Amino acid sequence: MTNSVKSIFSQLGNFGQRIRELRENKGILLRQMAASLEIDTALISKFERGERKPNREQVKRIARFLKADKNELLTLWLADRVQYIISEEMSLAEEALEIVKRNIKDETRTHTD
Amino acid sequence: MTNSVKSIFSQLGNFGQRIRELRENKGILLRQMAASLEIDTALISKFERGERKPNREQVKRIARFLKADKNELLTLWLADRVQYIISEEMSLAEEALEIVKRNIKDETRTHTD
DNA sequence: ATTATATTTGACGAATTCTGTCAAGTCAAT
DNA sequence: ATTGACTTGACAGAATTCGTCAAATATAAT
Repeated sequence: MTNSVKSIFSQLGNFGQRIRELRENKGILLRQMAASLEIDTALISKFERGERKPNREQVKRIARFLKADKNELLTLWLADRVQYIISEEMSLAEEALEIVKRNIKDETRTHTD
Repeated sequence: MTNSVKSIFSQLGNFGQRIRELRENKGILLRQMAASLEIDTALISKFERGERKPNREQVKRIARFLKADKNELLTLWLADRVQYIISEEMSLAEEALEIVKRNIKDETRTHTD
């Protein structure tokens, strides 16, 4: 996903938001979860912030570890994937923002500080 | 796409089905369309049968060539992509769509146009 | 049936995207 | 300024997608 599209949508996906919530409510550290699941800490961090999407197996393992409803998490995860595809099509908005960004940059460069 | 998933869904996607219809109604051959669009005949054949998914630009070019409604084709194409993802998780699909729908509603309510 | 034409299929290397990992980074609290 | 929790960016390897080609199949006409 391009950065500009990322910024249009909320950073946290449905799935990531939920597992972070579950983890924090249990007072578990990323590093502990990572160790138990044998997944790199950085990767779980990215899952929670929606920067990366886990695969089906990882979702299931995460659900088991958090003692969470597997179907709930799989559903949120699926919703994220659909939402991602749809958001890719907002490329017109993206282009528009790029143009504005370029123009702002030019402005500030011209009126030197 | 895995074979098992392929067999769950009809071979022809929404998009492919429609452009084949449009092309045949105009009496245009694959090879002619291919030549005009500078896309390999085999590839367009695959598009029509839903074996491959075109990218956004190809959809637009195809629409222009067929003098078809660009938005209609883009929508069908997008629907195919969503349908593909969901086909892997049939049982959860409905719930996921509800979530996405809710979020879209929220989005449009927040970022007033 | 033979030929000609249209479409489909499978396989391939190239290009692109995705994945997990690492090291370095920020940030807050002590 | 040290520690602890998390984040970030970059990387190489894996996996997937891409367009192309040649061969196979289907369709039509003679």
